[in-house]
Amino acid sequence: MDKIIPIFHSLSKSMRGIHKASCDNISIVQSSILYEISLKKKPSMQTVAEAVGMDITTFSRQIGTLEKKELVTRTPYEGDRRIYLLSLTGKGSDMEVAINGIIAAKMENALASMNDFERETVLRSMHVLEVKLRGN
Amino acid sequence: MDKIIPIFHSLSKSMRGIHKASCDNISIVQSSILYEISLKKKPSMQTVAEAVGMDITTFSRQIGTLEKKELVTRTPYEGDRRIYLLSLTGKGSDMEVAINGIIAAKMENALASMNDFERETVLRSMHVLEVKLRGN
DNA sequence: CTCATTACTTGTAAAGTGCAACTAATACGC
DNA sequence: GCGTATTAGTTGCACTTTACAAGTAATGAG
Repeated sequence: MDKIIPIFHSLSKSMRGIHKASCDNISIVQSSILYEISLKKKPSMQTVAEAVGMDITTFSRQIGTLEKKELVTRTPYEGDRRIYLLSLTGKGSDMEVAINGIIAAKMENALASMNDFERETVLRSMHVLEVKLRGN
Repeated sequence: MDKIIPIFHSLSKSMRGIHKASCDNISIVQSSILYEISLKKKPSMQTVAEAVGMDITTFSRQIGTLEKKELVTRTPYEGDRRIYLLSLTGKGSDMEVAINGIIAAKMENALASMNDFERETVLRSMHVLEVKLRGN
């Protein structure tokens, strides 16, 4: 299939647009950081930096920013004092939930005009693709 | 369906990763600009800036950068001298083709382990979704 | 001809990025 | 243990990216 390139670029752009429009007051990258922290229980800096695919030095500064915004807390890990564990504050968790709610609403809106079968097919296909793409 | 959020974030991240890894020496945004120019015949600055969803002032500077890299040319439009028409240089076109080739290869690699039916289903689903999402 | 509008550029300031070099804590070899 | 290597994270720096505000130049409207 040779139409994969236009589909790739267009889908990429739409998804980025949805994500950006769903974030109020924070950047897409910062939203991704909140999301990755929410997925794990008290992850370390390294863990999350790797998960969002960014340099640890840039990440360190982003965490500083998110801490100033009172969305994230950094707590020293008692078992190894080089390590800081990250968690969302109540405010951070609320924001994370709100962003995902807006994203979900936008996606569901796009799926709304499909019949049940098509909607299920599209969702399952996205899932299949996502699994295949995970890990490049 | 409540699994839409993990799928959204993971797919988004994978596609961004693929795009980034396919770009050598230019940023994802710059690659998107090259791609949008390649889609149209001699588009104006405004047209492309809108297509990639970026501020015209930022766009103007990015075009300056791409011109310095000899990937894009800006030619005055004779019918209206406020307007500049954009086109890819040979080098720019080559790079655009190369990036899309790498993206296509990575996507096809992910699709390779599916049977024909599943592959077609996934591709058609991406297309359907892309059409529904276009225009947010 | 004058004034509003349009297409694009430039000033400036802030945010984002990553390499190199740093500090501090832990692990390893002996 | 003790000294060295490694690991987690931070900071200095330089460069890129971004967008608002203000500017220039060309076109359109009355």
